[in-house]
Amino acid sequence: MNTSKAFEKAKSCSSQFILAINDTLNVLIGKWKLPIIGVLLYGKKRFKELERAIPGITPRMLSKELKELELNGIVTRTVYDTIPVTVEYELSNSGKSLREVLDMMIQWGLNHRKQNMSRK
Amino acid sequence: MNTSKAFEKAKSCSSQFILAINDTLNVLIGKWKLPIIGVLLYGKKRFKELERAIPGITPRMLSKELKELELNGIVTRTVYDTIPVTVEYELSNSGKSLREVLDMMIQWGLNHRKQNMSRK
DNA sequence: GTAACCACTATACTTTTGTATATCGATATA
DNA sequence: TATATCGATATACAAAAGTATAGTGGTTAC
Repeated sequence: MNTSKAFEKAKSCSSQFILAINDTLNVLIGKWKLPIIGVLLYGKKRFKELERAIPGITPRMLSKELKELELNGIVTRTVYDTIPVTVEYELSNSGKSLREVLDMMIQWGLNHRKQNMSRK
Repeated sequence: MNTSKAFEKAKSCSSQFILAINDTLNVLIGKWKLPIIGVLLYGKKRFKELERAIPGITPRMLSKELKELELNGIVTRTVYDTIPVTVEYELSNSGKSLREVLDMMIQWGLNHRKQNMSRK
């Protein structure tokens, strides 16, 4: 690849592609997003179920992160008109498709560990 | 999948897999790691070249992030005995292989945007 | 009537992350 | 002699992220 081609690619990269990467990172970053998504990958859950499933999380953080995930279209929130109310959180299609990204990250992570071992 | 099978999978997941994902996230997280890796994907660079290529970064942050990336085996640092010294930063094999992860993230990010558009 | 459960919210605080600005020692250039 | 370059480091500060602890309003069980 010559310099101007590389430059063009770098330019096209920096606009949509970097944005796309940041979108992806933003739904995974933070201490609690991954644990929440991890639990929801096994099916929909209620607030207290999530709280119990994720050791150490406070209701404040759970509430905050769920709101963000909902805003970003990763999680859907459904309120059932029972007494008392039942609220269920579930992964959207986008949310479910994160599994592929996570699988890729697992692959890279395991491979990286192996390479770092042999480096020493 | 029955409950005990799901539980076993969740358990096996929570140990190595979650660690692997976190390893991957840790090399990407932070305001400046992605820009640095992005530039280095086009070839090795010197300290000042990186500083110039990444608008807004301070030498403090560049130095700090490069140290972390080196410690994590993503970047190699080579000092040449010239006058004045030349220092070159280059992606390791692990670092280069991040491209696959980033490509996956680009795919997910673009797809997610499309789905969110149609959601409205 | 009091204790517990659900789905949260409020307030105050600590820790982590990032910024701003100046400086270092060695060397080269005008 | 003054100024600039390289590859950083030092100090102080601001902003963001996360924690601790308590409380809300409604409902059910004992």
